[in-house]
Amino acid sequence: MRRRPERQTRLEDVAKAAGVSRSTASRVISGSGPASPTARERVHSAARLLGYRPDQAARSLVNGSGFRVTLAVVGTTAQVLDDPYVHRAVAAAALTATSYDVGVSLQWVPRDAPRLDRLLADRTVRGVVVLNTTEAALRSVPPTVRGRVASVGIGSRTVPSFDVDNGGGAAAVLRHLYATGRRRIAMVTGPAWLPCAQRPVKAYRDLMRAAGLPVRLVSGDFTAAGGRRAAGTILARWPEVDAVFGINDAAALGVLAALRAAGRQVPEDVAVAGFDDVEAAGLSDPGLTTATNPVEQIISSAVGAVLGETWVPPTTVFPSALVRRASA
Amino acid sequence: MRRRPERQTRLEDVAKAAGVSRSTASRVISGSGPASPTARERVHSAARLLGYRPDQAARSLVNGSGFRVTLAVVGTTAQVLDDPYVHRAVAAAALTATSYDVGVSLQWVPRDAPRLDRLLADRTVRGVVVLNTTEAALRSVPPTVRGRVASVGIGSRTVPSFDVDNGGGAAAVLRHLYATGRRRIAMVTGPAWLPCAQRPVKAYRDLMRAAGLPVRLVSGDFTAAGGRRAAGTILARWPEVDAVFGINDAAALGVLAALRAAGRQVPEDVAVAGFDDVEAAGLSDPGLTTATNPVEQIISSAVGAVLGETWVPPTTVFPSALVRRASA
DNA sequence: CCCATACCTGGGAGCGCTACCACCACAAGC
DNA sequence: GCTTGTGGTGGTAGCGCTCCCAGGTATGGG
Repeated sequence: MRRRPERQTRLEDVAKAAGVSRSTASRVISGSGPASPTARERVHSAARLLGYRPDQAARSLVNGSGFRVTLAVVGTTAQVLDDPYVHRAVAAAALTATSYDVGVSLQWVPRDAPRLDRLLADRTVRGVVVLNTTEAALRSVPPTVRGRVASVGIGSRTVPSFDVDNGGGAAAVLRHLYATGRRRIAMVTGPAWLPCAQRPVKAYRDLMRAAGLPVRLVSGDFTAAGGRRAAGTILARWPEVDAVFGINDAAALGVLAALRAAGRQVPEDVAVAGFDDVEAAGLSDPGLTTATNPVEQIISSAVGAVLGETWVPPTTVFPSALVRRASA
Repeated sequence: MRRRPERQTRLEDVAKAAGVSRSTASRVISGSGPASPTARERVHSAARLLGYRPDQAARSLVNGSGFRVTLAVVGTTAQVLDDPYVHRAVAAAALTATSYDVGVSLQWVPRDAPRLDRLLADRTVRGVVVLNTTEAALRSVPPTVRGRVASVGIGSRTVPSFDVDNGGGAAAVLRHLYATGRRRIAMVTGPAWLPCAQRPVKAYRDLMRAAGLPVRLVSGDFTAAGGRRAAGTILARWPEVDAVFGINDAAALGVLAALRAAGRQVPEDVAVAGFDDVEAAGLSDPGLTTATNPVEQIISSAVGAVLGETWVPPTTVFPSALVRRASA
């Protein structure tokens, strides 16, 4: 009488059915050692017959490393819920991981407690990709496990990092606004603590200074709701604006909606442009002028890097290209 | 000389530092047994001092159950990448899981190989929430583990299921179109194999029949791109159409963009309505009339159910309410 | 013919943790 | 006084898997 009649088939069952030892079965299943063709074949067919699935927990325990990568998204609740860019990143991570045959975990990390070391304590995760973090948080990662971490959205010297050239992309958008005659250009920023939100602001400041134009900055939070509020502030403070650059498409789409609600014509009265080229940017009316952000490529590079599957230079910056639509 | 000088602190280290046995330390840390106040205090402070983190792999191994829930998204690549509804579901799962102090895994499951049993073989996962699946796939789940599975988007009798009343919501939208004088109403459907995509279609057929109106169905795939294509088909086949109901907002927004591109005025010439009430529906011009889909509630109920934290009736249907905006 | 060099195999230990059980002290009851 | 508890404790046995190593059987050379 067995104590637990309904248990998962384990390696020992397979070995017994195949008439070999656990060791041999293990070698065949994990493909990590010699085994005769006959043994190989018998183990495989026994495993198939019994519907054997290796227990990942046990494997992780003995290997000291797991079969999952964690995508850690740092930010506020609203931003995680509402930014389409985050969505693309998450979806890209899921698809990339599936193609590498590993799992993905998603972890929301509140902005004020970026405990990255905690994520790595779990030996069932092989690597962590951090979205939107700070250099300080990355430095909290123990040096021994830095090879298992990659960051997206910050050019870090601490861990391999992958990012779009959002300074360059922002500059391209702003030059376009200037080239089409806009001179009273406002910008909606993102969370100030985020490096990837600082570079476009710097690009904006630099270009305004170079052109001898006044700076009109309003803070946002990467969300459409934030963009709406920012547009209200802009119209109140600088009713003369003839262009608004949103730090991301979500913000820009919020601005677009708010301007429309306020009776401004886009692009006739005010031009609007964003960044990221999310799908919604192509669906709005007018279509949103923006700059590309190859998230899928970025995420898949980062996942490949933490898995150690692909060699990567310590810092990779992907180019961003202007996408002209009707809004600017 | 230790063989691995840099290893994670384990329970034994904590026990030694606290001057108690592993057993006592384990009881204190996991809070699953008696321990004297002094022992409790000494173990806790030792753990804090040494930065102890329980190894989840080992815990899963011995407990036979893990600390994560998996959100399995069934669908095509395009749908996973582009449907904002999926994004909301994923984000909701991440936030809910964080609040229960468990992890979330994300698993993309190709439509043609819904191997749900495989997901459950991993004992590091405590439960699985399946998004958009079929009754057949759910029946492939072994009865012994059905308590660890919940489904979203299908009223299943096999496992606990959580869904919005999309039949009722669709009917509300369609009645609104009818009430505002529309009579030549077309509908863009979703993937036909999906139960949650069948109910709105049934609602549409029923209402059209009851009103003695002709049925105009075009198939889509839950994406904006699919909605665009469908709108093209509709205009070619039934140029007289005066309303289009998209099975979800993504499709409806695609329709909206395509109609605009074709020179039709919305809502003057053609009314457009969707379903889900995603954020983008409030940002489009005109705002998209739609019906609510409380994904966050649905997902958090489903996660609670697979964790066994909340008791739930076998099938829960959340109400859907009409949201009137300018498009219809 | 015997020994060397492969290749293959199975036993055993152990990854870090918790469940179980036996044990000890001490208190309360007859 | 002895028994019957009771709360606290530590040893031990695994969970399922992979590694290491000793031992085995075929094949080659001397």
